[in-house]
Amino acid sequence: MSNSKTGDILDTALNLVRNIGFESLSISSLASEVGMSKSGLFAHFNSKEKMHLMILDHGAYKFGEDVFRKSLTEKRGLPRLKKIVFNWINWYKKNGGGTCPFLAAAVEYDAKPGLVKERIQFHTNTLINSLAKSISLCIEEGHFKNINDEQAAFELYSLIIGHLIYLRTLNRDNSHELFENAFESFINKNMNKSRNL
Amino acid sequence: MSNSKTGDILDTALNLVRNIGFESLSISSLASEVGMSKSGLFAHFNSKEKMHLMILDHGAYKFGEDVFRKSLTEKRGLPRLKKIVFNWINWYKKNGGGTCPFLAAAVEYDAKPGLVKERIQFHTNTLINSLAKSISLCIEEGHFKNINDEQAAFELYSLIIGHLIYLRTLNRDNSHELFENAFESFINKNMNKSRNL
DNA sequence: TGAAAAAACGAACGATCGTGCTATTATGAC
DNA sequence: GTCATAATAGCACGATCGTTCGTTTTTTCA
Repeated sequence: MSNSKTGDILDTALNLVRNIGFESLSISSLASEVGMSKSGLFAHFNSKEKMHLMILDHGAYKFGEDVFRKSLTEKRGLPRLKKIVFNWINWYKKNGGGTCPFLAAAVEYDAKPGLVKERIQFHTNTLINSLAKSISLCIEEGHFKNINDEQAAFELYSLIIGHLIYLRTLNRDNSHELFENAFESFINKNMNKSRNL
Repeated sequence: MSNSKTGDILDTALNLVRNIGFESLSISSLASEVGMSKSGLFAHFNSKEKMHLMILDHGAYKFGEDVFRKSLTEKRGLPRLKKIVFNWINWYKKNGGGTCPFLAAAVEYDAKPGLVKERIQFHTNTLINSLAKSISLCIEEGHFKNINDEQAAFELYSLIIGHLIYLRTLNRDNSHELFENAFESFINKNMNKSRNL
């Protein structure tokens, strides 16, 4: 899904976003990071907006691969959902563990309408819908009660973002524990108890 | 708590942050917004870093006033907690309802160590600790079970941030409903049921 | 009212930004 | 090996950034 060279550049870009933010990533800084001239790298994108869009698409692809596709080995329902959440949380630790590129992009473009914000919305919506789908599979498999999957996805997504802020912004050392407890409580709340009778 | 003129500037700055982000707020843009020359406004801060710090302090003060202090009219415990959450959610709608300045600052400075990030950490921690304190009052008053207030504060804070992202970034029209349901569920989960017997 | 102090201004600086343009180099088909 | 094509580099542009400095305006108050 990437003609190697541009793919390498986008990998580097994604890591740079993790470490300096989305808007802060200038064409100059990315160029020097990949060891190219500014104009040479510019030719890959033809505009900063297009660069931003391609970084987002690349990131979404990688996230889908690393978090969702790698969870398909687990059984449908709760085991797979647990794997997804595990992969998600750990996605931030890979590559030096900076900020979440999508959260950075989302917040920085919150008040800036345009193509970039629309793309962020699209990928974040896709991501949340995938999460809701995974939850609906938990219901289908009888692991969860017949809950509203969109509601549950909102609550789980919130916990993941909250965890991220506790971890990255606040550097609280119990952030992982807090999230684990909350996730366990989330599962317990939605668990299909009648199955155990 | 502010020698009017600088206070007015900081008010304008805060609103500008809501609409264009934290780092995007340049001294030039703020100057033209308040109708001053760049150098004239610069003299109020003497550095961009100091400007950032003063905006954060000002925002924290206003947030404390509007969200926490204005909830003191409610009875200790659950009524007051509900008022705090209500004020919090509505804080974003005041002044045209842009991004949360603190979330913007937090995410943008996630990977940038220094005085500004430390100040963001301080204010966010203060804010979360106030939330935990309000929750502990719910326990004290017998409204909540004997839960871990820090754990509950994490979960409630996560929901608030999640709501903000759904509302601002994703523009989902059911974001308010999703949050209300989640908050109700949060209360229900922690409610002291033995009191109703 | 008039002098001292504070506030605001205008102009300029070096740096960096995104983006064109032209030249150079590398690649691959014939 | 030649030659078209693509990739990269070099250079310059206008704009904007944070910051400094000297001057002018405004405020303060004895």
